Amino acid sequence: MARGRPRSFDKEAALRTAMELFWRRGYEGVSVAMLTEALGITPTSLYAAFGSKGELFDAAIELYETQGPSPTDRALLLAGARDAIEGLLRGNADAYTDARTPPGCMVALSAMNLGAGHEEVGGKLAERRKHDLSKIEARIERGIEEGDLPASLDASVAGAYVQTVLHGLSIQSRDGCSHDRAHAIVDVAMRGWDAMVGEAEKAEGIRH
Amino acid sequence: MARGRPRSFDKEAALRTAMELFWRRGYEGVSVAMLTEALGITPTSLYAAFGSKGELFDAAIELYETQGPSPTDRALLLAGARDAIEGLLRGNADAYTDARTPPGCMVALSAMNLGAGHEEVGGKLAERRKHDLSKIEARIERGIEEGDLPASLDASVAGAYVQTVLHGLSIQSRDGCSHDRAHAIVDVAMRGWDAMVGEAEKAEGIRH
DNA sequence: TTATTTATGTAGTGATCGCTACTAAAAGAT
DNA sequence: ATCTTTTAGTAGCGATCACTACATAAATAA
Repeated sequence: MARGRPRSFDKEAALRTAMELFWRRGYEGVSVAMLTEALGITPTSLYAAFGSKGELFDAAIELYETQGPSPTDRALLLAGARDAIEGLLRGNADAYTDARTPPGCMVALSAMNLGAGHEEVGGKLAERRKHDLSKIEARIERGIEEGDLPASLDASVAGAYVQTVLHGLSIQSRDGCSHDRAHAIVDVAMRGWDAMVGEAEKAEGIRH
Repeated sequence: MARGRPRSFDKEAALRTAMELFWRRGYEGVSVAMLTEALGITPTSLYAAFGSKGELFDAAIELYETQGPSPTDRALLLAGARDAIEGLLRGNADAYTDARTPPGCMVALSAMNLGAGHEEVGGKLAERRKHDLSKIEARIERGIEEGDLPASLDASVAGAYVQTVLHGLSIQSRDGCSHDRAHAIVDVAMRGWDAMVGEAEKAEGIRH
């Protein structure tokens, strides 16, 4: 079946290396020359294997959100809305400050400022952030439906708060925040969550 | 005294325009060609007036932090630590979502990912963020000294939490978060603050 | 072997990057 | 007027950008 010369490098390993580069330096912070040097291949091979820099970045994002650290989906499946949210924050805090990978979230940080002609790259990541937010909101709404959270809770605001903390943790991690410090911040953030939920419950006259 | 041909453009206005560009698109997202076109001047004039792209960016950051929106310093001078922190968050939330200026914080967003050879630009902004954090911490410590906040409160963690929310709000603003939504997020964040302070007070056996 | 197919390395594409000689223009000083 | 000084515009610097034509190498298929 297979004809012709086979590829001489590991495409998956190369993609993982490229993901780390984009993660650490951002889309425009990584040049094709940097990629070819880091991957140990020539531009021709890179373009043959991945199409273009943009497509390689897309693939890297895809890898980041699937095979990469996805504490988000795992946490949101937890039973109990509070545990899900806390797991979300702590799981991501762990990932952001993991010394084995670049600090912070790739989706949040790798395309924050772009030159002319590359706006669509940032737009795609903004879409992903919006999608992530909707997943958090959906989990909160599920918690409301299951009686886990008060019905008067504004899932949209609550979700935005959680994502705000996540994005803030990304920048803190970039600035050298330690694992323990990140979790201390989550401690405070969860107190905000509990107070928000408690206030909504009290407004409904519900005692837990 | 003044001899020679005078400058034909308003340097301060040009700097303000450059600041907006850098603010919106980031350091590497703005080229000298974009600057000269937006400012209506030639490269020669730009370099004569500002030195280099890097120095122009430095001047833009300086303008951003002084003449620009500095709700931070204003809020931190407020009497009462809680009001100072809430004013800090709300003032910046206002600024981040002000439609007349680019969304989010320039110091937090404009140099998050940089190409090779421009790392020092990002380093300078990281230093500024660290400095901002120390100002917040100092205000919290002052609150402790004045009996405004419990002595057992960890000013370092509390400050990091506040800055985390600020940075998160910057990205939310980039993603189109409205003024009201930002303040709703601050509402929750302040509940976290109050719970954190309240817990520290309770641990000390202090009743308010 | 020979033919075919695919991947690779070399070298270089036009475009843009930040930046700068060089020259012309426009002001004050005399 | 002329000289001097400072700015502004033209044109282009070398370097790098993302990307690719071209020829070669290495595999399978016949």
